[in-house]
Amino acid sequence: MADVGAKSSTNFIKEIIDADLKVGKNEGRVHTRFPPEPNGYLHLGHAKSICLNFGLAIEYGGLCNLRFDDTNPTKEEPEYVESIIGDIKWLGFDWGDRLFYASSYFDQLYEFAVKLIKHGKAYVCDLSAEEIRKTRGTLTAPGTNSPFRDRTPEENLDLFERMRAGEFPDGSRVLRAKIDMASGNLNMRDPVMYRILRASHHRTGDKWCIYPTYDFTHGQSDSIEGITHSICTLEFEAHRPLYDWYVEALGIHHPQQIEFAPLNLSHTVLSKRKLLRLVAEGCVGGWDDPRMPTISGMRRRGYTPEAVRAFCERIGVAKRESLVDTALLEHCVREDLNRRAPRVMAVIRPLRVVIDNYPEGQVEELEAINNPEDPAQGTREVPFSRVLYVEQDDFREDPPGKFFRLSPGREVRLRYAYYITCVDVVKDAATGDVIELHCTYDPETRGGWAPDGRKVKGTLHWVSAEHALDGEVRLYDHLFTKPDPVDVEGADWLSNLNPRSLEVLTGCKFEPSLAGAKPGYRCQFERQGYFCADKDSSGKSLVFNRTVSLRDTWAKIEKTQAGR
RNA sequence: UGGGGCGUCGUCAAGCGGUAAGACACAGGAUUUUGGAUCCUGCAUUCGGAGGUUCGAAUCCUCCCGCCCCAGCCA
Repeated sequence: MADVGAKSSTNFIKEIIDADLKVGKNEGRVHTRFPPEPNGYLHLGHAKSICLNFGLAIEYGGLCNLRFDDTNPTKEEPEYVESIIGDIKWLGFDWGDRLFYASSYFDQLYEFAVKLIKHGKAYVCDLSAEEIRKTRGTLTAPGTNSPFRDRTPEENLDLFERMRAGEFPDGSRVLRAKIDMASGNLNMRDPVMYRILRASHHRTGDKWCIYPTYDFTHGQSDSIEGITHSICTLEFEAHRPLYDWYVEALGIHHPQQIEFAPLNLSHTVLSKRKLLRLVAEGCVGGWDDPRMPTISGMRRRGYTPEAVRAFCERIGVAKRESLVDTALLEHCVREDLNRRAPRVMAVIRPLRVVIDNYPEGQVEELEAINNPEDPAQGTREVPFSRVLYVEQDDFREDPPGKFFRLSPGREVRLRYAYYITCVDVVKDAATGDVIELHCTYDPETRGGWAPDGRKVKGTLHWVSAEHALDGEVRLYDHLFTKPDPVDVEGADWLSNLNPRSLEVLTGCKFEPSLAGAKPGYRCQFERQGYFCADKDSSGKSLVFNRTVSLRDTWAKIEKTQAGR
């Protein structure tokens, strides 16, 4: 966590803040906020915004609030606020005692509306939603004024109070800002400020039957909190003139809104709506499915907050829309886990190996290094015996060129153990599949070194059969086959779902030191990747999620060989 | 066709009139009891295009082209 708030590279937002500070704007304060709507789980795109907002506050010695923009009771739930709070904490950020809700400002927002009505800047409109849409005009044609646009402030005040009192049915009237129906910016064509909605709110219950729209709430909420820099994504750029109009008309503190490009990640989707659809339609196991780019999904998969933060730092902040390669995220995870995760041996696709000349019943405890990147993590003992398991991929009856692993007659090293030579191959009579190997070991090579100095090209991981722990391993691949899943003509983006995004392996064999691994425990399965114990683990059977594979040079070689 | 943005290496991204940072990816090589890690090396004579200003432009001006967002009583 030492790198939280570490000095980061520059970006256009910092330049704006630096310029503001230089001229003494906002009394030298820097106060940001992260304003999620509690209607879904946070994802990596939010992480980018969180790192930006909280990071800026830390870097400039300012503050960052957490505020829930809960203005639509029909879509918001306490479950979501809980998950959001947990996710931000997990990422490593702290908002002190500044946890706010836009709904706490409902009374004040109401007074703001009254003030605009009194100033003749807002009016109650009886048009239906459909009629409002029709009179809004189009992108190229101006809209037409509502027939209710010129009601007197007195009449508007009366109507608005009665709206609040519940005298009118849902959707029958709205309060609108009186701006300009001919504006080139559609957001300025008398936008709706309040709607009648009889829905119970997760915070205010049934106190209100009218709710302010996001557009009438967001800017003023920032203003109320004294936010100096309101950082948001590009799609709100066209709303900025409206937010400016409201705070100017109200004569209240004017935060400066700055927009940046939202994150897009290859082979996945980053939009609450799309993620919700994946969950709702059962494409994944839930919001925290390890394939999901949600914070909870990444956490379950084994990503570290440090890696996520490093990623957010490296992608930078700009206004240009982009599609970041998932490979960068994976690199950040490997980089972090490489120096922290303890190594362990696990065979995920077991092939039985009998060491013919090893004494029956004999067991040796061999010393293994926990993390070559960090000597402080020490060593452990791993049991070795006559019957072992090695990876099926580590044996080829007919080895291709550059294949350094086991094959008939070839000698390889078993990590931390002995050199072994394959002397026989047992096959299933019916299928022809290799089901067992017979090898001999060289007693002189204990620990993995040959006294005569002879070298072997390959080193294999292994697990002693009688000591092995059983369990399941879940391998994950991209959720979508295309880098940009939404890039579909006519088709549904779900058609780009990767049918092989999840591969479940059972009958996996783990070294005994993994006994009792708690959910969330992260380690490296040597030569394979980083894994994280899943919450589905039980004392009887372990379940590991593959966070990310190790870089696999052999796979690349094999691929280019196949390509020839 | 209205308004608002954006266009620099395969992907992100610095650059702010003085002659194209860095990262990921990729390709070589060294090293290695993880074909991991680490370490070297290479990788935009060019900045969407065309003109112009200037001794000098990715940076300034003009025009053009392309992409994105906005017509929820969603956020």
